[in-house]
Amino acid sequence: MDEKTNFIIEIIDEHNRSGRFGGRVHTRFPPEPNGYLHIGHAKALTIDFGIAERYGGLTNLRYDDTNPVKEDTEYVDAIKEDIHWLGFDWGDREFYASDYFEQLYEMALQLIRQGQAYVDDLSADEIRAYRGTLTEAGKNSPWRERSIEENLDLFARMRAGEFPDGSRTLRAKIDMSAPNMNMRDPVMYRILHASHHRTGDAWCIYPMYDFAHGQSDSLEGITHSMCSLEYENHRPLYDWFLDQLGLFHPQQIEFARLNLTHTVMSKRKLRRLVEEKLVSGWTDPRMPTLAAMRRRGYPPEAIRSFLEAVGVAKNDSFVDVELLEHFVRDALNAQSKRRMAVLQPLKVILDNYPEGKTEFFTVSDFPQDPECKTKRQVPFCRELYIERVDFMENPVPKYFRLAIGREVRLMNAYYITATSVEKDELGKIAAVHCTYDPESRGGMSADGRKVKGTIHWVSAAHAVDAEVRLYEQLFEDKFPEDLPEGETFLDHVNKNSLTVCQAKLEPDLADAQAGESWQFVRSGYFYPDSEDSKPGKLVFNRTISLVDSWAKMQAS
RNA sequence: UGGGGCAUGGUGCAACGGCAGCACACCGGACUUUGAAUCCGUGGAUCUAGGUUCGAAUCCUGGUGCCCCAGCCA
Repeated sequence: MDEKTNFIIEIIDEHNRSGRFGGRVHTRFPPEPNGYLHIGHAKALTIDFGIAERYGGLTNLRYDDTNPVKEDTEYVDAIKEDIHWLGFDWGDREFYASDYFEQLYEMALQLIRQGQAYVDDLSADEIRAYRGTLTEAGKNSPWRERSIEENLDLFARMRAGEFPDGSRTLRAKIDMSAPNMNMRDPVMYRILHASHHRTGDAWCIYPMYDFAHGQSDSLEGITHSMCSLEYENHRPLYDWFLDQLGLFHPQQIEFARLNLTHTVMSKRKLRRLVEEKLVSGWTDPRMPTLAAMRRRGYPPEAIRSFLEAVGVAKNDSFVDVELLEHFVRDALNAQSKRRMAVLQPLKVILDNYPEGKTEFFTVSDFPQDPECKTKRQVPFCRELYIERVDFMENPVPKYFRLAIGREVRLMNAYYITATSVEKDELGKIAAVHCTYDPESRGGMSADGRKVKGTIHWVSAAHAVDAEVRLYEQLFEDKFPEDLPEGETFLDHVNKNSLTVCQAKLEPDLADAQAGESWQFVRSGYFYPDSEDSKPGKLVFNRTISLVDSWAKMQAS
């Protein structure tokens, strides 16, 4: 069994010792279908499914769909895809809070009959005013002492659609002076003449989350109900409902939700980004949604390793996005075949190489692995492309790439020495003339002379064109939700978070498709865009760059 | 000035009365046909003040700081 532990595991171990749930562990993942899942949900879901797996238990998928005006089937399907992508499965246990609407209604009736719930005619504003404040007790609604018969009648008529939205609610009769605001006669049902994504127009009253969640867990026989810290204050209410109703008590356990630097992580804010068109949609590869990460090329196992490293606790914290990136690189490094691709092409002409000649180099998919058997042929000829940053007219100290009079190795090919540059009318370098050493075929010279720099290249005659999208953090601010007064995260979206370039790829990449990641050597990991890339019109997303200690040196 | 929670290197998480450890980041070095990866190495933390104890990150008390709660959202 895993030796890595956390406070949730300790609690469950204790339950198992005491026999509280008879050794049973049954969890649930309860998303609301009102948006796409993000990496924060991945943490929750990994805990829900991971804990059950650890104890040989089960996990239900249950949509908390108690608010028809916000929810949609589009999200239901997207959520399932994301969970499966991460490698979890709920079997046939796909449930909806809306499956329980009839039972919840019966429970409400029971509470009314027990004198513990009442129909309130107060408006939303009045309810707020009556609720009191954090430091002052609230006061009872004038409708609080209605007879059971009247409450039964009114609640039935609420269901029957006799009253307009907002005109009445059903409230629990608890304690308007409770220090826990959630216990001040919370609303159980509201009138909402809205179509529900599953129940259609069958209902015009809908239970509040607080009246649905605990009982849904109970009905499903959930033993351990994990959720985020903000629900800690609600636990006494769930327990109250369960007690009054005489139902089975799951144990709710609260943990700190995941926060990541350089991004925002609430569905509300992510939706704003989408609506304001600051990103192309929920799956824009800069988004922290799982769908976006998948599109960008993050391997699911990287996300799982990341979450395992982050751990689980009750401490509110911010995880550096660099930790996530570390696990993405780690996973990709192991699985991505190496290819040469030039993102910012600069033409190189080998003046002493025969015109019209093409030769091929056999190159391993994983050159660092001598065991690697898979290879491909890479064409080479007189005109090539190299990266603009791999040539410097006036090289700075410690620069050991190409410069006039300098010899470097073209990876897997030949040593070349730059002799002169051609410039266009604007003074921009248009091409670099070089000579190559025919004796260095394969990138090695018999005389054993050392060449400091090795750069990648693509044959100009054989290159395949592709659009390559480079991504930076969506926000340069480390904490984009924590801004000075009057500024909004929307104004802080990083203008350089997307750079598009026209790249030259080695021809082997011509039929790359989403599903396989590639390392473009000395550059990063790239993944064909699942929405826009087609044969003949390739589009690659840069999943993540390689660690670039040269750039780091330059910056410091 | 109500209630609920949380404080351990830069970040995240461990240590459950007995030598404060792990990962990432940072900084050195080795290696290198990827300035990547890999390998080796250095430094750096228990919010605070008391108390209990042979011994406290851990238990007790008082401070301090941060988070959550006043939706007919979840």
